[in-house]
Order: sequence, then structure tokens, then C-alpha cells
Amino acid sequence: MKTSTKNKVIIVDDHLLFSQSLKFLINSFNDFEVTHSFENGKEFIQFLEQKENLDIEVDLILLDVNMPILDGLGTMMWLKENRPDYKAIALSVNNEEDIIIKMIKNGAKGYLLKDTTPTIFYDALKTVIEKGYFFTEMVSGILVNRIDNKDKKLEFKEKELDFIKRACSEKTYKEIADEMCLSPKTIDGYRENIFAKLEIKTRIGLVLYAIKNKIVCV
Amino acid sequence: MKTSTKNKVIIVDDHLLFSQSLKFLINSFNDFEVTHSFENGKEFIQFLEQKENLDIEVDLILLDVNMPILDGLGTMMWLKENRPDYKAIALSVNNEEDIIIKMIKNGAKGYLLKDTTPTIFYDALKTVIEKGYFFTEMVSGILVNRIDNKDKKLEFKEKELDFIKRACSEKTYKEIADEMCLSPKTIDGYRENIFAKLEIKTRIGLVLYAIKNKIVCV
DNA sequence: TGTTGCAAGGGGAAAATTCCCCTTTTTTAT
DNA sequence: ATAAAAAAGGGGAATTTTCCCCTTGCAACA
Repeated sequence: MKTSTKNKVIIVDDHLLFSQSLKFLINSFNDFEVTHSFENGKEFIQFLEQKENLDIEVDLILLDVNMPILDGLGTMMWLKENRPDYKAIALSVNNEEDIIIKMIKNGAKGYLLKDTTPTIFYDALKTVIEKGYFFTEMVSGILVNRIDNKDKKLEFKEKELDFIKRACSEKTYKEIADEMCLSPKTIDGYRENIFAKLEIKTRIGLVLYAIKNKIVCV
Repeated sequence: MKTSTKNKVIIVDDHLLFSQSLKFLINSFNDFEVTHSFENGKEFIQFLEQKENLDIEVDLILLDVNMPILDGLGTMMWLKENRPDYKAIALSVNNEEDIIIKMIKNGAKGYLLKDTTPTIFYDALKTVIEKGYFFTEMVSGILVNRIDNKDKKLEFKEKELDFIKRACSEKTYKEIADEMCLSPKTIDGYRENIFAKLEIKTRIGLVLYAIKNKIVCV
């Protein structure tokens, strides 16, 4: 039994209609073939951890970012830890800077949007196999942007994040203070700090910021 | 030149990687073939309106819900008005009741999530062609649910909606009153009405509701 | 013709939010 | 070991938000 010389591709994506269609597209390229596909990161990792799959050939992983159970980032972190030599390309519909940065930090060799053309897609697969990475202009732009002003991204401490999440509710600051076992005055201090950092003036502004930046989800 | 007997399918979806892959999947079915694909509703409608395309054969349209320029709902409304005999299936990643209802109200023959399996997908295509509609259990569930309590959905007047949108900002009620050329007391009246309807107690609750229900977008 | 409903506006007060300036304690860094 | 941050908490006051109860004018309607 001869194994083909095509590059072995694994798809991890919960949108079955997409992943199963994509399989057709990839199989139509004459140097790639899809060997497995999984619906989320957990299924994929469980597969990799089975003894009989330890020395399986994996040339490229296409990893959806938004998945249930275990998402793209979580899976990428596991790969970085356990299979650092595997090459993965992240696939997503949204171009949020933060998640792009995090995926690449964790070893993603590329980040493609789902509105990519099949031509560019093929180019990306090929380039990652040959050169080890493929970044579109959008991603490169974000990367250089991050080098200039690394303090652009606002960081919050754990307590602050906790407070922000609780502030996105109908609770009063006093109730939040009780929940966090802190004085209302301490909470007031958190609030003032955060307002200053974000250049906002009201709790409404904080809620809008938190939702926009996915600190809380609607 | 003989035209094949396969059902002619048109795909309208801005995610090229998806639509071009889906084309492979559909073409692998032996009674369907993709004849055209478009990146958004506007492109699709412009194509339909060209004189030479007036009597083109269109057996099925696969319509993505979220698209730039002209989205699935807008396109569906145009179809209902101008090509009421065309059969369209809506495709989406999210299962929001409101949009599902609206699509079906405007004549969609089915509503599929993108995590559908290819088998069910094929079944849907076939059933819509043969029976004229295909509803998954999820969609049927929503439909019967809507019949029971048709007043479930809260309605707002124009002024109220306008107020809600403006309330989702750092403006004070006084500033909002100025913008809307009304007395702050009138605004206070709107607010109290809305709070009662929504069973909320704070402006934060209103903002959360507005975002959740897409009255404003983040 | 009266009644009902509702949009617009008001008085007044309690509660919550926002702001500024200050103290104490704990961590961290040099 | 000591100075400098950072975290926790406080006083007090101006604004804003929230709530309840009330008046007027207008339009629909039976």
C-alpha cells in the first residue's frame, strides 16, 4: 500500500457544510488532500492523542477560530505545547486584531478570512508548506502596527476585568462591591481608573466598550 | 447544445471560500449543478435584471443571510416582489428567531444553519425542489412557538426606538432631549414606559437589551 | 357629545453615579 | 533597607438617574 505524495490536510471546523465542502475544494488541488476533519478542537485533540495516531502524517491543519467545546485559540495553545512542529492556518470570518495576534503568538502560520478566494487560499496552503508561513497584507499590517505601539492595547487587571463584567448588568456599584467583598469606595476607585484609561465618562460607555471588545458577550 | 436536466442552483454568499467550496459539494450531487454565484444581494439582483438573463433557468437559490452591501433579508424582499416564483433557501450561522421569521415571511422555502451535514443539505435541496419547502425541526419549533404567543415580540414606536438608540451612548437624558427637541420630562416618560415594558430598572439594562435585540449594533 | 387614551410636559425626592482630593497598608523594585 | 508604586478605602459634593403622581391638549370613537 503506497501512501500518496500529496500534502495531508486536517480540517477542524464546526460548520459541517463548510468543512465538507472545503474538502472538495482542497481535494481538487493536485498536491493536497484532506485526510481527516473534526467538528471542534476537543475531537481533534482526542484523535491526536490516540496511540495509533501518534506518528500520523499531518502536513497542514486548517483551524476554525470560533468553535464550541474547544475553540481555535484553545486548540492552538494545545498544539504549541504538544505538537509544536505541526503547521496550522487559522480560518475565521472576523478580523479582530486581538484574536489574530493571539493565534499567531501561539504558532499559527497564517490567518485567513473565509471570504478569501480559492486562488489565494491555494497560494496560502502552498506557501505555508514551502516557506512555513503566509500572511495577508491585512495580517502583516496588524503585526507591524503592534510593533510600533505595543502599549496600544489596554490591559486590565483581573479585579478590574471582574468589575467590568459585573458593571455590565443592572447591579448597583454597592451590590457589585458586596459581591466582590470590597468597599464601595474601592469599587469607585476601580471605576475612576478604568474611566480614565478608556477616556469615558459614564457606565454606559463602559458597557459599550466591554461589549465591543468582547470582555462580556451579549 | 443540449442543456442538462440537472437542477440549476445559484449561490449568493460573500464568503468566497465557502461558496466556491460549496459549489464543489453541490456539483458532486448528480441532480444539481451550480450555474452562478455572487458575493452579495446587489450583484445577484443586477445579474437578474440584465435583459439577457430574464428567462434564465433558476431552480434554487442559496442565500446567505449576513452579507455586505445587500443582505439576505433585503435580497429576499426583492425576490418576493420581483421573482415570487423563485425558490430560495436561507443559509446562516446564527439561529436568531427574528431573522428566521422574517426570511420565511418573505418567501424563503427553508432556513439552514451552516453546521448542517452534507446529507441533510442534499435532502433539503431535493425536498425544496419536490415539495416546495424544507424546514428543520428547529425552524418548525420557532414557527409553532410564534403562533401561540404572537404578542411575545415587544413593539416600540418610532420615537421610542429613536430614544433607545440615543440612550446607548454617553449622552445624558438632557442632551438626548435637546437632540430630539423634546422636554427632558417627556424623555423621562419614554424611559419609564420602556423600563416597564422590558421589566428593567436601569439604563444599563436598556443598553444590554438594545444590543441583544439588535436595535443598535456594537 | 362625552369619554377614553395617549403623547407631552411638570414637581419633587430618593437613590445612584460621577468627580476630586485624601489616608493607610501592602508590594515591588532598587 | 528604603523609596516608589499599587491596592484599598474614605469624605464630600455636584450630577444624573430613577420613581411616583399630576396636568394639559389632542385625537379617536361609540
